[in-house]
Amino acid sequence: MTLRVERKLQTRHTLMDAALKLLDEGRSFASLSLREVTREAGIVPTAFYRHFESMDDLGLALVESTISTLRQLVRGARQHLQTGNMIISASVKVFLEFVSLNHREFGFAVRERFGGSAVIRHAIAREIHVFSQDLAADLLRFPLFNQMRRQDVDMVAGFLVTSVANAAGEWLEIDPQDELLRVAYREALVKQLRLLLLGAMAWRPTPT
Amino acid sequence: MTLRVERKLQTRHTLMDAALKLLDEGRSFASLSLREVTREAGIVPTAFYRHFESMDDLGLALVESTISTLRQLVRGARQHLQTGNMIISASVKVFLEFVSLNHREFGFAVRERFGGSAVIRHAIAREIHVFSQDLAADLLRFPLFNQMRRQDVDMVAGFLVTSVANAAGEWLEIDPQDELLRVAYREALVKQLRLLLLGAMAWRPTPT
DNA sequence: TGTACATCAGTGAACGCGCGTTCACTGATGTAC
DNA sequence: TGTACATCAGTGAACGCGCGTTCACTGATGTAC
Repeated sequence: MTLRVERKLQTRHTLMDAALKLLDEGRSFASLSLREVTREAGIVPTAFYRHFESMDDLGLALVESTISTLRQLVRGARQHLQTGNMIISASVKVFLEFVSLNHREFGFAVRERFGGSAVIRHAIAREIHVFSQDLAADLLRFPLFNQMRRQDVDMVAGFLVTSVANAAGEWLEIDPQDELLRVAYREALVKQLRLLLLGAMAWRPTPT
Repeated sequence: MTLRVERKLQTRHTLMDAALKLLDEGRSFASLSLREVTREAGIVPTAFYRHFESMDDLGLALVESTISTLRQLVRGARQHLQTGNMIISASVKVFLEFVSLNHREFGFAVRERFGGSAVIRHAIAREIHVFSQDLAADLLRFPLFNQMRRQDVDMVAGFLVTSVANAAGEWLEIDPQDELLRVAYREALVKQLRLLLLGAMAWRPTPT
């Protein structure tokens, strides 16, 4: 890794960071201009093209970076599952704190999930699908899900993932200062997941 | 209603319709320009100000119009509930068809729910909350929910509404031509709601 | 190690374009008598 | 009903501005010998 390559990567990172910072103010990626991003990054507009072909290209890089942040969380959650330590309320607390900590990335993903350009939307949908599949594989280790049809496990996993993605979006809408509202929301989410789990326990292969 | 007032309302509607049409191509409201909308509507840009103060003002009008579309659906659903005819799969079919029929309005609401400007986002959140409250009141008529704590009924209603809102978003991402995928998604949604209902049936006031 | 040349991230001027908004206007519709 | 005036939705020219993209450039870094 030469000095030049190192510095180039650094500038690339600065550009992505500048975009995330602007997005964090609640705007959509589509409303960001190339010049704004370079201004925020402290470089000249034309230098942008040394790093990305277009804004859409930057967007895809942001999706990828967000995904790897998510994988970090999932890796932790998986260990939780394996040690059988799956207390819902503790998991929810960890999850929501992780979302707050990485609010820029999660905010971006949540906002662009339905609102972004087609290419970004599809990239996010693909990653959500991969997550569901991984979660389904993890769930199969539990007796409760092991005796369930594979397609039903997939359904439960998909439901869990979209519910949690949705919760991340709602969580980020809450004023971080409003501790009362935060606690109330956290408890409501715990109840929702508990409801899901109860439903899974009562599930029969071919219900009426 | 004079001729002039009538025509003004008609132009206002044309502007909103033009915006919805442009949004239906998958773009976000923030990326729409005032000139684009007037061009699509077939009027001169300056005439826009005879009807709306700003694009944000137009956005709020679209939220309101979308809401009344939703109320139409809810009114039908409520009658369903009252007659005790709450077969999940039939309701899901009706709902998804309604979403497809009004895809422009639902697409707008889903995309701007997290992705829009603060004022639009809050307007949508408020309406979703009102819907949850109404649904909770309806659920209380059933013995299953009548014996449940009010706050738990609220939780279930909120979960139902956000799950269904989410489903609308995913449904609109599916290629309308892909009948196989549509059927698969519909069945998965039925299962998810069935899971929710099973969870509600197994719910205890203060679970472990 | 020192030199001579190549690479290339970042610069700065320039372009044409669509944007939101202002303004004075036009002419059809509405109102008062 | 007819006339004279008021209203006001829509027009069209004009503005200054930020945009994405092009281009030739500079000078620090890298490479070959």
